[in-house]
Amino acid sequence: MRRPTIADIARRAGVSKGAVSYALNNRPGVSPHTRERILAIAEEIGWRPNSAARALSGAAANAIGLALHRPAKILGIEPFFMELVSGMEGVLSAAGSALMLQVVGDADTELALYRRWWGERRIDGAILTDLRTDDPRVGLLTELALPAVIVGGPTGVGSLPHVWSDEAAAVTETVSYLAALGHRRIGRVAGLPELLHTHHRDAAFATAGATLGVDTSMVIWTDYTGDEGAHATRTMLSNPARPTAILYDNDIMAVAGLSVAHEMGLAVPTDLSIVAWDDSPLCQVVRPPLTALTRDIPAYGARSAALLLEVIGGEPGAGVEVPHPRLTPRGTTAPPP
Amino acid sequence: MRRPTIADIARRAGVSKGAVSYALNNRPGVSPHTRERILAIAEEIGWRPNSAARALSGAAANAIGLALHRPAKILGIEPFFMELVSGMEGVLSAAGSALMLQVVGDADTELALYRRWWGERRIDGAILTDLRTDDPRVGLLTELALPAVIVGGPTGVGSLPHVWSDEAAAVTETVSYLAALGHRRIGRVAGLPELLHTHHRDAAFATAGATLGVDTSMVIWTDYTGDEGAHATRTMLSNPARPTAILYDNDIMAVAGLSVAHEMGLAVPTDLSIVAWDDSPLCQVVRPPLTALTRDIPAYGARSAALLLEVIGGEPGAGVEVPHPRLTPRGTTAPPP
DNA sequence: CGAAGGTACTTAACCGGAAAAGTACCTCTC
DNA sequence: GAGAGGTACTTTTCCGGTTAAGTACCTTCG
Repeated sequence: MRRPTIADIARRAGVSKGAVSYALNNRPGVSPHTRERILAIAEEIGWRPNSAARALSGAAANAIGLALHRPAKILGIEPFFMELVSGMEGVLSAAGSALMLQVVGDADTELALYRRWWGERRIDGAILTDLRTDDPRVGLLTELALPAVIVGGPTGVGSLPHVWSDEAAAVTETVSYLAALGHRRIGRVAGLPELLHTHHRDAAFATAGATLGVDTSMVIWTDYTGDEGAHATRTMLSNPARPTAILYDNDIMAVAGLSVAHEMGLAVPTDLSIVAWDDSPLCQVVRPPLTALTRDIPAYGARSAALLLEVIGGEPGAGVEVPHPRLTPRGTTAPPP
Repeated sequence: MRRPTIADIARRAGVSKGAVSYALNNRPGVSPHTRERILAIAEEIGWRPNSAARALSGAAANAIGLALHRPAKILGIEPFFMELVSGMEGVLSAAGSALMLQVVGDADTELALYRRWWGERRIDGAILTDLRTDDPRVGLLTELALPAVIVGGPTGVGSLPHVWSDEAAAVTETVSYLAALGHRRIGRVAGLPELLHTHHRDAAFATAGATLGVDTSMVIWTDYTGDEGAHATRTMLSNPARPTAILYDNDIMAVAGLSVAHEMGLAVPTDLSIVAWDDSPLCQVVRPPLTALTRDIPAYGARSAALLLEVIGGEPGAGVEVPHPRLTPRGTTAPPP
């Protein structure tokens, strides 16, 4: 089955290719009557614009790029990315834009990928996640003048637009709550130390501890897997000066930590309080249900995609703040023994 | 920054566009010396082929399409799709192909999307998941002559190549194991009833029950969410003739079921055995760790992507069977009380 | 020595749209 | 009734590659 082109429409309608192009793009230069006839024929023969031809004439690629630099095993279980993607999808598909997704193994591959996508004019813009310190992607995308939005910030974003939430406030809120319950030693099982948002949380955690007179010195960094979360929990709970509450950087690790507590004979929340960062359905499915820092991740993705579309559309694009995660107390937080 | 084109290279090298094209595509017609010089210049100025221009000249789009017709809330927590995607990615990125991902809300949108991708020449092929009875996608893709691979089968696939595993064998293996432990009434919390693989599992479940003299009549269909899994479990366990073992169609629901058992005062596995379909890290993170049907989902995705690339390359493409899920006994299966 | 054949190119057409520039005809206005 | 201005087109060029067809030069061989 051959794909119909505007030449086919022009032949049928007895007009020129140019007239068809004007009619199909809703631009002046054709009479309403002719326009209608052309649209009817296009509809009838099932014409679709060839994206390659459009792109060649300088039009948009109608796709945006997302490179995920995380090990595949984490992507499979971290609900964050899928929720982010599904939120982005809602906005993008409404705008007729597709999402180019590629998992990359290392930072250099990711840089090369952006160069390629840009050179090949495959995407109109990119979304960056997992910002790192001195992230070379910021410089590259700025240099290429490829529209980009960072999911994260507000530091380290250069002059790129970004969508961020005040994670420090969420950390402070959580530590204050635990301190109010009476906890005096709070541990933290953190994510990848090279990620900027881990630094933000680290700093806020230390500051909140100092401010409230709570020991927040016990921090272990992990790769977000349940395995490392379990291991970190075991390490903390084996310490004679073990924490009475632990804040986890994702819910997978919090669930793993919950299991370790059981395994070590500690009752949750009587002996140990647990707070998860990110509140996927997983949190409500385990017993006791996890106290969690809730944020609307699909909305976060949607806002990022919308901002990127604005930037692609030529608007300046600034930093956008979305509500910070709120503590949702459930069954894993209580006063310490 | 302007993207360099072959015209730029030609100007620098003092040759024609045609010569540059031959050199860059490793085709005869240029001397080794000139070819080398052209390649060096291309490298130096960072030239990348404009995919739109290539596609316009009939070349491949170097992208394959995946439309996911599932509610966003499920995609966020179902590890299956992310694992499948990450497996596909490995093969695709090695072949220089990108993945176009779009979440669709209903079947008609999905059909329209394939038409659009095809008409716009955006993709070289598509991967279909979640095959349904009399699935209209099979007919459409066949009609459009768009290379496609179905993840699923072996029935209902028409003449399309497909990658499948013998799910019936996995069901039989599980029911036999539970029967051998002494269970005489086994429930099943199934997935979406309109999916073909749900039918396959349903049929195998009924047959295995009949063969082994086990009551397998209690089946409840759900949408794969933890909520519905919990609800189905509550319904089953409230029945005076409650099952002593339950097989779940995904691990999210199995975890939810585990919680419901606790909540209803039933010990697992003493009072109730639980088996999860699909073995994400989640299964090993809960207490007790879940007995699960393990399959290598990334490998499944990789095989599908590889098959699609073969079909795009012009090979005939047949049905490919991958190993069926194997039972991994852990802490949630034991003889009945 | 001249025709045949090969090499290493160049030229030009083509893919399918977008859009600038050109044209024919009609209407309005002074 | 002539010039200005607008409408509804057509013609042409362009985007950046690929590729068929053409050409200039060199080698080889009867």
